[in-house]
Amino acid sequence: MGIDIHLPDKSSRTLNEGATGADLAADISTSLAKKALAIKKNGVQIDLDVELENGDAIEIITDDTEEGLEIIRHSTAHVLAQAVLTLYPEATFAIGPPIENGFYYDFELPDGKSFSDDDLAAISSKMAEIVKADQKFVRNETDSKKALKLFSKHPYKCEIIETVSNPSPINSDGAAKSGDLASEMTSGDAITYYTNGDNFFDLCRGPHVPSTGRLKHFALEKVAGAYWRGDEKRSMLQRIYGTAWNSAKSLKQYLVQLEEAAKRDHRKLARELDLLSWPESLGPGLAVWHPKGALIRNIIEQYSRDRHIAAGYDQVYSPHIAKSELWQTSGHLDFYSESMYPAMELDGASYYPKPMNCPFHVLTFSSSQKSYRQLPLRLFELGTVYRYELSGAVHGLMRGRGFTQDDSHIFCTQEQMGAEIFALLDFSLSVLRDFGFDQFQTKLSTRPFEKSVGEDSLWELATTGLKDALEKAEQDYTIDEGGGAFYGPKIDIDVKDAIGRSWQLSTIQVDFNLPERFDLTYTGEDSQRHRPVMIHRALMGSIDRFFGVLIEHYSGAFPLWLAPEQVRVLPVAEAHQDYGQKVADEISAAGFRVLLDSSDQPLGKRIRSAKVLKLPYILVVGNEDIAANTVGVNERSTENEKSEVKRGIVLTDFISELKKEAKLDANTDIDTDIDTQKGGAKK
RNA sequence: GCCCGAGUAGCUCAUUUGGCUAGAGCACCUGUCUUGUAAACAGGAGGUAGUGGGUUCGAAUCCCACCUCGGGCUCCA
Repeated sequence: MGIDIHLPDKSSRTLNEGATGADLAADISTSLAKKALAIKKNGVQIDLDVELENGDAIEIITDDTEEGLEIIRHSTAHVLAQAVLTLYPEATFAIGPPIENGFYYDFELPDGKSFSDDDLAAISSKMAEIVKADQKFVRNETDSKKALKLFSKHPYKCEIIETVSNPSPINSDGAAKSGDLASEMTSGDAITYYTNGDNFFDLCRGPHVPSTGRLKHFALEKVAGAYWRGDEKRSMLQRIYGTAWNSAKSLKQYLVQLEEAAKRDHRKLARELDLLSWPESLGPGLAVWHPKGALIRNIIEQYSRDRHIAAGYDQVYSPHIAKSELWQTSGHLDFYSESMYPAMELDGASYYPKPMNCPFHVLTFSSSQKSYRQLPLRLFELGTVYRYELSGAVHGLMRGRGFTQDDSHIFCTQEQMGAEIFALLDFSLSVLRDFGFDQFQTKLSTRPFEKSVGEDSLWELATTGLKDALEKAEQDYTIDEGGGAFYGPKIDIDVKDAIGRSWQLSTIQVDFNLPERFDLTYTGEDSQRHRPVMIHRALMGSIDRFFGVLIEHYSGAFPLWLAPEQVRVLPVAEAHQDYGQKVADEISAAGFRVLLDSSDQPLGKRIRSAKVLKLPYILVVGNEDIAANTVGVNERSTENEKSEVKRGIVLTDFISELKKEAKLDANTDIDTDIDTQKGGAKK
């Protein structure tokens, strides 16, 4: 008697009774048996050694799939815990899930001790021993009572068991935080745990790789503090991060990739390219923009203004501080004060630096009675805001305490809301595409569980509006429950950069609350007063962060239209200076940012100096060029291909090519030339 | 804010367990050289070793506090 097993390719196979997933893999092919880590039995992940039943639909999970890597990482986390508990018998352990590219495990050492780098090395060798011993992972099931006894020495495990066996009604907090506990939970009523080696056992849903011998390619990365269950009111645990892969090659590749990412670090490039700096005397999260950084920023901002005006926005300005009265009405003092700088007491009033621009735009709206004919009213401002970020959170341009938003508030009728949001999505993606981004991920964030204002019905209405727009725009989106702003739900757009990292840039937020709080009205067709809807939105988000992302995306090699210095002219010798100046003048007259390097350094040296600045074009001019009115063009090479030097290019031809390229880059007809900045070619 | 780590010249880094006047390369300044596609040569200037305290005959080095930065947690544009 055999059993019939159905495979994903619709075929089926007959196996002997009692056959396991491993038997099935071996029956199909030896190479599959080698790569198999676990199976999906009727859609549920389970260990390879589980017995199959007649009629099961089985999918074999191999080590070269995302699911397989996740299993490897989860199992490696267990080995990490095993190593730590062996080396530190007094330690206790909490959770250890797989994450992108790796895993972590949280521990607590007695007396608040922490791990050092030396400890990591020791732990790593202990893990290698465990891997070498090729211990089998064995699945066990028990009930919560026995489990509590088994894990009696480990309070965090007991807490997990209790959470699992007495699930509290889904309340706000639990729902948001339970995700990271999922891997520890059980797959039903029973509590499952795994044992391997002589005396290691850990709570786990599984599945695991068959044995520790499958976990050869890992590396421990760093130690960090992490709050138990991500709650800052609870204990700070010691988290060890690691990475794990299916082959030595993948591991190596990943480590190299990390180095590549470090080379793009905008803080490093900002210094090397003289774009901006963060002087200590300013305080954390505050930067000064040097001329070259400011030049690029100006191009970005001018581009933004032009696009907004073309899209029917009106530009406005507002002050950087306002009295407490305004922030009281807006709700910021009640719901956002933690992130606000403290007040300045002046003339008997309290003035707060603005953390957002919205209240000012609200006042602009309410300065006169509005008619429905004026809606949608789209107010746009490059508004600089100040937010008191936790000192441990600031990070270069990506997270500062003062930054400028390309902020806008759209006032419209409820009927107009859907079309506006839809148009906004489109506008946002179009702007981001012009800066060289082409992969996006959208996210819908709903009402925060704790701090928020407004009626449920209004939140409901706003959330539905956003959802409808996303669906109409056929955007795939994820939902972040409780991730909204205090005044309304939002859509966030993440972009992927050149090396695949995601950055959150755009945000579109619907708000029924501020119009309510400020009692905004417009006169409708029926000559009655109605409440407008307000849409908050920033496309690049923070110009500062956007610039940081651009630096990393382009690795400092900005496309022509953004490059602060587009062309540098190098005369071969002193005798060629005049011609070099003439070349530079002509390029400048054509509207490009050009510089003549007439220093007395050797040519090779001057080329190198220009190359390290990642300039798009270096022109070398000498005797032959003077005779023929030509230039030698040394184009910036890309990461993948080295460019060749082209001698004898006619100057006018070079300039027309430049013009074409600048237009192509910006992908728009908007004139981004702002060479008034530098007043042409410079000696 | 919390946990861990780090802070030596503008930048990258030396200064072995505490011990001579804290060194080097690049960058900068001066001079020589006048150059055809990624680093000419010589000289000079530049540091209260993050700041403050302590231990010691003696501190960049050991201890404490604070500041800043990095990696995380939390939070977020």
